[in-house]
Amino acid sequence: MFLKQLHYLREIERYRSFSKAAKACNVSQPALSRAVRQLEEELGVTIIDRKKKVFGITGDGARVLKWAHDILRGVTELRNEVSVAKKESAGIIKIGVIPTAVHIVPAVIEAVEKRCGDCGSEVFVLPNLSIIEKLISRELDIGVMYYDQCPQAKAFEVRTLYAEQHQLGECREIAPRAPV
Amino acid sequence: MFLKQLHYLREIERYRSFSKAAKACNVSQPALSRAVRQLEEELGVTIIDRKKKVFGITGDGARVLKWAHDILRGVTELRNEVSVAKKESAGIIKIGVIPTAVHIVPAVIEAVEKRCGDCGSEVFVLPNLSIIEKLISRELDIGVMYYDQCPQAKAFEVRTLYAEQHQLGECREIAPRAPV
DNA sequence: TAAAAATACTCCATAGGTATTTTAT
DNA sequence: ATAAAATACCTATGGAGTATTTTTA
Repeated sequence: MFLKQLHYLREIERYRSFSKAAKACNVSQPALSRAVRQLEEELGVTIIDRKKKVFGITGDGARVLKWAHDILRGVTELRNEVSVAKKESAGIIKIGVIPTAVHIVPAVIEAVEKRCGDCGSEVFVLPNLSIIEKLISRELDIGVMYYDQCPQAKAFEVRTLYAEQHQLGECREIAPRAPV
Repeated sequence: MFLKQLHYLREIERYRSFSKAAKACNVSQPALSRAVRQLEEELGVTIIDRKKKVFGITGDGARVLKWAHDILRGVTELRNEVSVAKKESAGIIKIGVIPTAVHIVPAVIEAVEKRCGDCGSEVFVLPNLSIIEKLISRELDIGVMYYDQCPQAKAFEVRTLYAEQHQLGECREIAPRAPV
């Protein structure tokens, strides 16, 4: 059993049509048809009565649909909850920067906002080692420093700025928390 | 997101180990490792803290697990409910037979039991048309009649018995309800 | 006859396995 | 040093698409 199959079923129930549901799911009609058939075979029951004049859902189908809604609601809740929790910690982007590079912070923030949309930011002026430490411990999301002074930052995404003068070290483990 | 991933996660939580969970799921350890990683990437959160000395589930992980249990319980309930419903209607095989063919009923029952295992049976002696009607309306699972008298039974599996004397018409839509 | 669903086929993405490396205790 | 997880690589299954046929309204 696949979540996809339950999702397809739900759309079929909504639209009372395979082709309409297929469009709604952004898949081809045969793909949807097969998915339903596979679920029917796995469960050993007929879910949709294809013979009837009026598009019909069998008794077994109704049972399946009832739980499909419950399961899919759970999936949505899971996604929502995780998403909300993410935003809490990603809502404010924390940037650590060495004293000599403070002038590029606005450019960094602009770049972040282009990728992640609007979000608050906090800037900390710190020495290299502190920045690296705090990147690792996740107290910082982004660090700006000299390239040769961040050797142990293999886990981070490193971008070269301004003809090798400065480095943007963006923690890969944090960045995905606020995607696009 | 796949149900498989949630299932794997649940086993990982139970065994506090990727390898143990992999055995429990009958898959290789790398397969399990990748499945978890994919879910983490899709949700954009870390579910399992692999760095810690003690095997750890992150805060995000706990949220995911909470819903995973809920969702998987739903899947189990769906399966159970459908399974129970199947047995109710398939537990007793209903056979309709014309008066002149009652003598072959034991052979039919034997054949059914060979395919479906032990199950009760009810036999109804009826005229041809009634048998066909009741096969279509699912009041009967199997009908025995003369071949030339069941022309409209295209939806059924038809088997010739005893040198064309009688016909076993087994409804295809019903038979799968009691597989093997 | 026109629509909607089923079937046939082809292709490719990816899940899974084995072998190996890396990490952590 | 050892056990556990991650990584690399390969293969094969099956999921999805297009084209076509079949069905029913």
